[in-house]
Amino acid sequence: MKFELDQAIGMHVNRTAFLMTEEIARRFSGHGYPVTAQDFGILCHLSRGVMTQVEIAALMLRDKTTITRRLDGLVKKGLVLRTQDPHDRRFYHIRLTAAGEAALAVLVPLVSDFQQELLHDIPDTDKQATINTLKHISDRLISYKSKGETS
Amino acid sequence: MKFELDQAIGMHVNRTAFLMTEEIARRFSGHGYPVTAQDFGILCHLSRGVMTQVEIAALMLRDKTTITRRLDGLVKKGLVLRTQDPHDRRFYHIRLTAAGEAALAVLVPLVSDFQQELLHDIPDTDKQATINTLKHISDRLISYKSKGETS
DNA sequence: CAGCAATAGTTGCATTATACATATATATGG
DNA sequence: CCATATATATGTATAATGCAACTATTGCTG
Repeated sequence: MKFELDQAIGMHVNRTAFLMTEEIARRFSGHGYPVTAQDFGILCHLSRGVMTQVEIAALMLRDKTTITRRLDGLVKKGLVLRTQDPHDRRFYHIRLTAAGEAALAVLVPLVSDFQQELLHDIPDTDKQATINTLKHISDRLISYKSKGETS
Repeated sequence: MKFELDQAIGMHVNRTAFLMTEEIARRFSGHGYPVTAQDFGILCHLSRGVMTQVEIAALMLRDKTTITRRLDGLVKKGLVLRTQDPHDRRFYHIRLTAAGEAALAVLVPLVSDFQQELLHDIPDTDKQATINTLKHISDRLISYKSKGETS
């Protein structure tokens, strides 16, 4: 049973994810911010406003316990602040600290440049087709999950 | 510092990789083959012929020690065979067993169907643009690595 | 030919990411 | 007031990974 691996989109997606994740983490570290791509994702979401941990977990497609521990790390690094909701003390408000904002001011351009560097010689239509296709795939897979949750 | 996460290709690549990897492993398991997407990649490479572990490691972009251990698992599952090269006893010839071939005969259609299912409503041009873009990115990142190796 | 460098593979160890089960604290609705 | 739901944390286990160090083997070179 042979298989045209070179036309397998899954293989390319995986490989690219691995390489990009690795390289961007290296660049972040090189600029004094030892955070992972996942951490960057969390910081980006937080840049849009205060959130709870469960909300972050949903956006990141990770278990809430995983988010607890990732946030532990970001808090320890001083990038993120947990404050208790005064009206409902089950919640934490998770927000960026000033240092977290400052970090994003460095990291976001790194990511933009990285993307530009990787894609500058790709036509815009192809870039957009790529994003649309990936989004299509992940939306579909996420919809499988919610259907699976028919507890 | 805000950031249009929705246009960040890295985020979509990562998310899609995560979801596809997870779902395909679930399907493999559901059909009696508890192998990961990475294992499937190894099996596919082996379907093209006998290889050494170092060759596999290079194709998979993983350390050779990681491949040693993954192959340990595949050997234990009976899908892969290690035989020593009689002419150079440092090498192993890694090949599929009959069971490994049989496994691929099941897994390859699963992957094809999965891909079809995810992409049937995407125009071929977009699919191809996506593959080309991803390949472009990963090729570029791999070229960084080889340059970095200027020891 | 002796010995050193290179190569294939393994093993010990540490790290990282992750999730599930469970526990705690809090809130809400009957 | 109690049962249930929700937010978060913790204990624990697992998996993937790589680096450093090791063995075995080969090939090259003086």
